[in-house]
Order: sequence, then structure tokens, then C-alpha cells
Amino acid sequence: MIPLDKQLHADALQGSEGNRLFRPIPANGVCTLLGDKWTVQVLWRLSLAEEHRLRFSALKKEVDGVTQRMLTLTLRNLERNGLVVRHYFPEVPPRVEYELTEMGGGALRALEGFNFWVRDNLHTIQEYRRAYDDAK
Amino acid sequence: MIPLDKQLHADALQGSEGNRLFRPIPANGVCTLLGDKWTVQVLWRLSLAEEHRLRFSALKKEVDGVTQRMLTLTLRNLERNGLVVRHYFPEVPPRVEYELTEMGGGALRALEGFNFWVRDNLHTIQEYRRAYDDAK
DNA sequence: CGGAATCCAGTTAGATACTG
DNA sequence: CAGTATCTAACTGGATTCCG
Repeated sequence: MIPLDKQLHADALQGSEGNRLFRPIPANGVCTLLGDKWTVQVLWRLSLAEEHRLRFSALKKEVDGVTQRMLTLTLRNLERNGLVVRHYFPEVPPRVEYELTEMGGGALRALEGFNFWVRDNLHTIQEYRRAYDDAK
Repeated sequence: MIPLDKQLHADALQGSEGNRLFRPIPANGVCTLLGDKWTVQVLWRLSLAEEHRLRFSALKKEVDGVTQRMLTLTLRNLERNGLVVRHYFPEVPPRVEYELTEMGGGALRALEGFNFWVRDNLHTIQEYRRAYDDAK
């Protein structure tokens, strides 16, 4: 996986280059923005929550196997990209809530098409895999 | 990045779990199927080619910085998933062509929504990043 | 509670050399 | 030409510890 910075830049270049019939698909942006192990799951859990908000600990419970470290890193990235807002309440013990932004919700919706495609083709793909592996 | 097999399985489970208002987005399938460094680029180049076919060497030229090794690995995976077909001509020197399948083209089209989203939001994202990094 | 720091293992990708 | 094999560097993510 390309580091986020380099890849987004590459995507930007791709996007500006495009005077073709089929505009280049900078969908490596998928990888770089959402393509790591936890990002999409975090966005999705937030989208299901009331007011699209969850505390750190609640998020950690819902995202299945995520470690504290990875959840923190994932949220930092999301915040940096403007897909999530961090609300910090300096109480004791401290409370932190993460909120899905408009743009974050949009990212999730933008994946719906692919979501359906996966659902519709998963079975076929698995058959291809079996066939390929058996032939080996 | 989760190994392809495990993740696809996880996606499958997610998909079958879903009796909710918002169906779970198994879009980690993005990562596992297309989320590595070269896969989407390869699909895209094939989609632009005549008859959606290119020789190995042509593909290598078009995909920018890809190494021979990585192109081979990427194509093997695509073939295994049924997104690409490999045509081997036992001449000397040998000739090999890779062809995008119907399903492979579908995968690319399924990413269009996300593609547009990236294009529309790239600038905003970059501004968020600058702001975040400057605040640091 | 929420997170930063450190260390470590596994995976991925690049470079290089060799081959049918 | 289209690979395969090998070695190595880099990155990712997990486990653990400590802190305000």
C-alpha cells in the first residue's frame, strides 16, 4: 500500500490528466483513503450510531478485533482527512467522541455501488478461485 | 492488508449477517480484491485497450512504475478471481495476452461512484490535511 | 478513559539475476 | 518475451507498557 500522501498526489495527477473518453479511474484512492484494515469498518459503525457519534471505547467494542493502537491511528487519519470530527471533553476521566462528517458519510455512500457488486459476484469469484486452485 | 482469502470470507459473513436497515458495507472487499498497489491500474489499462486485451509487455509499459514481478503477481491474482483471462501463445518468443472479463469490467464500473466522489472531494480533503498538519 | 511509546512479527514490494 | 527465484528494505499491525 502506498503511503497516503504520495498516493493522493498521484491520484490528483491522474485526475487532471484525463481528457479521454473514459476518464482514468483514480480508484487507488480507495486504497489510500479507505483501503487499510479498519477504516471502512469505523466509518460504517459511526454511520449506524445515533447522531453518527460514538465514544472511543464504544467504537472499540463495535469494531470487532481492533486494537487500541490501530483504532487511534485509524481515527487520526480519518480526522486528518475531514471524514471524522473528534470531540474532546476534558473531564475526569476524559471522554472523547468521534462524529462522522458529511463528507465521511458521502465516502461511505460512494462505496455502495461497489458494495452491491461484491455481494452479487462473491459467489462467482469463489468458484473461480476453487477452479484455479484445483488446477494447480 | 488482510490476506485475500480470510477477508473475502469475512465479507461473506458480513453479507449474510445483514438484516438491518442499513446493510453492512463489506467494502473491505475493496481492499482485498482491488486494494493493493497495482490491481486497479491494471484493470483500468485493460479497459482502455482495444478488445480489452494487452500483452504482458504492453501492460508493463502502460502501468507506469510496476516491476515485472509485481505485474506478474497482480495478473495471477486477477486471473484467479476471474477478472482477467490469460491467453498463452506458445510461439518463440512466447506471446501472452491478458483480457479483461465481463466481471472484471463490472468491478471497474462498480468503482465509478467512488471515483466521482474522489474527484469531487479531493480538493477539500487536501485542505483538511493542510489544516491538520499545520496545527501540529 | 483515551492514548502515546516502544518493540516485534508478518507481509509486501523493489532490485537483481537467471531461464524456457 | 514472459516469466521464476532470491534477497532485502519498508511498511503494517499486534502486544505490551506507561501516562495525564
